[in-house]
Amino acid sequence: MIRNKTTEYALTILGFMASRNEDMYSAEYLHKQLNIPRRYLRRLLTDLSKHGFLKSTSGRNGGFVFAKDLEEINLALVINTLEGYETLCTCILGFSCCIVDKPCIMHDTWMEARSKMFEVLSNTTLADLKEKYQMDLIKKL
Amino acid sequence: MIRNKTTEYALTILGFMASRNEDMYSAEYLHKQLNIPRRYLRRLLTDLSKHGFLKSTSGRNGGFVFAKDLEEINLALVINTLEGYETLCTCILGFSCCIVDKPCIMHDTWMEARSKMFEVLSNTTLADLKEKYQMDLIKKL
DNA sequence: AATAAATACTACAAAAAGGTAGTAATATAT
DNA sequence: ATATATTACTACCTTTTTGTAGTATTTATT
Ligand code: FES
Ligand code: FES
Repeated sequence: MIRNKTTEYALTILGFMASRNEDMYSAEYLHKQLNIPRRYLRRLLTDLSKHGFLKSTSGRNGGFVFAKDLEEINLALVINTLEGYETLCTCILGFSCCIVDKPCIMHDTWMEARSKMFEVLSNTTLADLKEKYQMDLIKKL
Repeated sequence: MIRNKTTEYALTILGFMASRNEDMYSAEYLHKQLNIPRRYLRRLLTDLSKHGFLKSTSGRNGGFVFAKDLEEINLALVINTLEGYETLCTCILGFSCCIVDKPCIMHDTWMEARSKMFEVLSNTTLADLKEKYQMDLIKKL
């Protein structure tokens, strides 16, 4: 579940973009807002484009926008796309056979906890984040 | 939550040891049973000893035994010891301020899911694993 | 047409994680 | 005493992840 920094960055970026209303986000702008290393961020952004989350336009005034509706992007999807499906379903005791073969001693307990986690992740779309952010703003008034 | 292989290995080892009744486990034996790379396993075992989970005796017929009661070792403790407390409580959106500073949009939702996870991990001790394993055996008869 | 502000591509560098090798130390068995 | 089976220590190698650099390409502005 979020095994590396890259995935974390991706969620940071997408979450941030979702909760704002700019119509275009340049790498430079995101870098300044989010403090993710410039060059790494750029690469990640084109990666996210290749994976179909974002759409890029190059040239002056270019940048990134979402390629899909915010409702269509949930957090589990992002994680899975970036680090592979397995990370969300590996055996807690480190055996390779989770699900497929004989389940380990912890399997049932672990599966239950994990699927709650997964539920949260897959039920939270970027649209939800935007909504929550809006509510946050209202509360702060 | 289990960010690296080493932690996974540790859980594999401790879980395995807990569910058996040998009075001593040599690195070589564990290697053969669990297929964890020999040398790496050795190092991890002495690490686990240094962290107070195991007790080692060297020399012929030496090996590793638990240094504490099985009831005293829960899975969250193992994870925390090996990869630091933070991994169980970092911000889902990748902001550094989880808990301490201003919580992010996802904070409440995420905290809830995560604490369920944590509950499972910290409520499962090695003694429980042993018990479950025993039950497994009975069921299989 | 020239400039400037952006992304895209490719290759490399640095750091962290995972894994290996050699040798020393320890203790039991013979 | 010696041989054997074990852990301990230290240094190194490999792979993966993270981060950087250089150059090319695209496009709006002037
Ligand atoms: S087999 Fe271990 S958690 Fe599924
Ligand atoms: S601040 Fe983001 S989950 Fe706590």
